[in-house]
Amino acid sequence: MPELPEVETVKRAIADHALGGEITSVRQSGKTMRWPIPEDIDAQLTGLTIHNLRRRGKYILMDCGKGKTASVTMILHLGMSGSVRIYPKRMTPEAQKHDHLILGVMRQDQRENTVVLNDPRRFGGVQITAFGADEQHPLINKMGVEPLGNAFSAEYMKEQFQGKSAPIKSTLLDQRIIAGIGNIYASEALFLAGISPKRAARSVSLMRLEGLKDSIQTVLNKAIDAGGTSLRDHVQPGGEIGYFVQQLNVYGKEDQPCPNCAKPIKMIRQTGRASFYCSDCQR
DNA sequence: AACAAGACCTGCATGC
DNA sequence: TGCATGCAGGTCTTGT
Repeated sequence: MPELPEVETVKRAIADHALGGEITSVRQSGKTMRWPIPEDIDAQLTGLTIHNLRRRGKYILMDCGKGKTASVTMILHLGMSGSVRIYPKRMTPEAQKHDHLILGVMRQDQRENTVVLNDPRRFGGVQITAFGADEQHPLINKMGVEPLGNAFSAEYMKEQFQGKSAPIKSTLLDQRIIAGIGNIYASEALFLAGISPKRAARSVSLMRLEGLKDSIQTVLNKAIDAGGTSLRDHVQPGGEIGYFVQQLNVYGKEDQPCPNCAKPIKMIRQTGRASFYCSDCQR
């Protein structure tokens, strides 16, 4: 599921229900995710206050510490199939299959919540690093710019795409260049920008990159808004965080009519991933 | 160096 | 119904 907008939505939901609270319990499944969850994560987090929730690319960063000083940052990635559920403690059901991390949090208003990370495929993972050291962390230190941040521009893309013969679709998925775009929003952004996913990254003009920059930001912001909208209803009855009622133009719509020209949407495979596009509207 | 392919996992839809 | 196949929103490692 999770690309940047979904990760942002999950981050906000955790913030809404746990920010400022104290971690009273930590349980883990004992199963290895992308890496083992730190064996002593219980000892590392129990008793700490959750000071801040941040996002870097597709990673959620949770700053925690004793009292008012943050000391550690929990780094969380949802992989392909990761999700988070949040319950009031007294309504928390039995742990479900593939629940890998379960945090009990006592908030300042004395309500107690349970935050559950579930990930069937276990491509996600959890790590802990010293507070302030996250930008140097090996998972994060090679990541490119935030597509919704100030450093992201057409000029930046032009420079980064220099000499890249790989298709632009694959290049948009390279987290070392832009952090947070995944398979769905890459196709969607290219559709909005009218750029063929097959085009070599280096061959896209600065002018068209201006359009692509806008398209990327539009698509991501809309998806975040959609997640945010459902977030306002707080947590769903099942504990699930209500992300996205997303309106997609091309992703998953092979053979369906293009919203612009009504010609059938095509599906191709690029570096092992499905890409969807309109061969008339995208050049 | 840059790129593609393979590997890691489980669950679900499809077709026989 | 059972079984095999292929596919899934990510990223790391290996091979060309």
